[in-house]
Amino acid sequence: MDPDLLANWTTQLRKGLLELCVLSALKGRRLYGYDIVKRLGAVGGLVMGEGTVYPILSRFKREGLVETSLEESPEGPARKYYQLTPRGRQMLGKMLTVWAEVRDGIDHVAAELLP
Amino acid sequence: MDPDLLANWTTQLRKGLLELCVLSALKGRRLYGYDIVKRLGAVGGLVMGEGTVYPILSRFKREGLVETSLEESPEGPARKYYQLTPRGRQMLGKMLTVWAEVRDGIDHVAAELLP
DNA sequence: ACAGCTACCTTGCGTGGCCATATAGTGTCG
DNA sequence: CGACACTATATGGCCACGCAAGGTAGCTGT
Repeated sequence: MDPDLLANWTTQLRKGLLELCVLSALKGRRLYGYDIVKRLGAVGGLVMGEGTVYPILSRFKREGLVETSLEESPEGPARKYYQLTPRGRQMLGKMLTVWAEVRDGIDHVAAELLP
Repeated sequence: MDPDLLANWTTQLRKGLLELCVLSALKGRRLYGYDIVKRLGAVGGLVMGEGTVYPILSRFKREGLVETSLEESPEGPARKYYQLTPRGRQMLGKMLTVWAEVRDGIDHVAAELLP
């Protein structure tokens, strides 16, 4: 009940933010899905499973934000690398702007600065 | 399509955050729903309609995070004031901890500091 | 053969934000 | 008086996302 409440809220909190993370992680380089999971797992609060990442990447491709290329792996199945398209970079920029505004808004309210 | 994409993402981004806002706004004082809408409307990125605030407040009451008291208004229908319970204050504290961790994680990734 | 890691993908559920809508009290202007 | 606007609360329905669970498949070591 109490821990559940917080856990559920945390799940809601991550909506949208995880997309921003993945898009940010792809800035300036190409990565494959499994790798993204491992890398973000090292950052506090951003741990996510594969069942979360792959749908995000699929959406990005469908929306033209990323493009993919298959490559063989020395240790396992082929990897599907993702890289940003110009449209993806543009979207990332807009998202970062919105993020900065909202983040500062929250911190403003949390600092008890409301009228 | 492009503006829609960003608008939709923004909606997702706000999930959870608006709850945190409302709870924060109630710290140390009592407010009524309509007032919360007006106050948060002054903060960039946190504008929300009444159809968003009232469900949040209802959930908070159902979960025992706030308690309410009706009061007559000099200019309109009666106001329902909300104030935090001890449980609500505790929840707010935990949420702020999670928020700080996630916020810093995002900014860390956005600063291109991933391994 | 089996276990375990790498690597990809899909289905189904639960939840929250928000538009539209309903209800109602108060004040104002033509 | 009647229309409009503001204050104030509340609800139903749609949609998108996060995620646990499950499935497929390749490669390595015992």
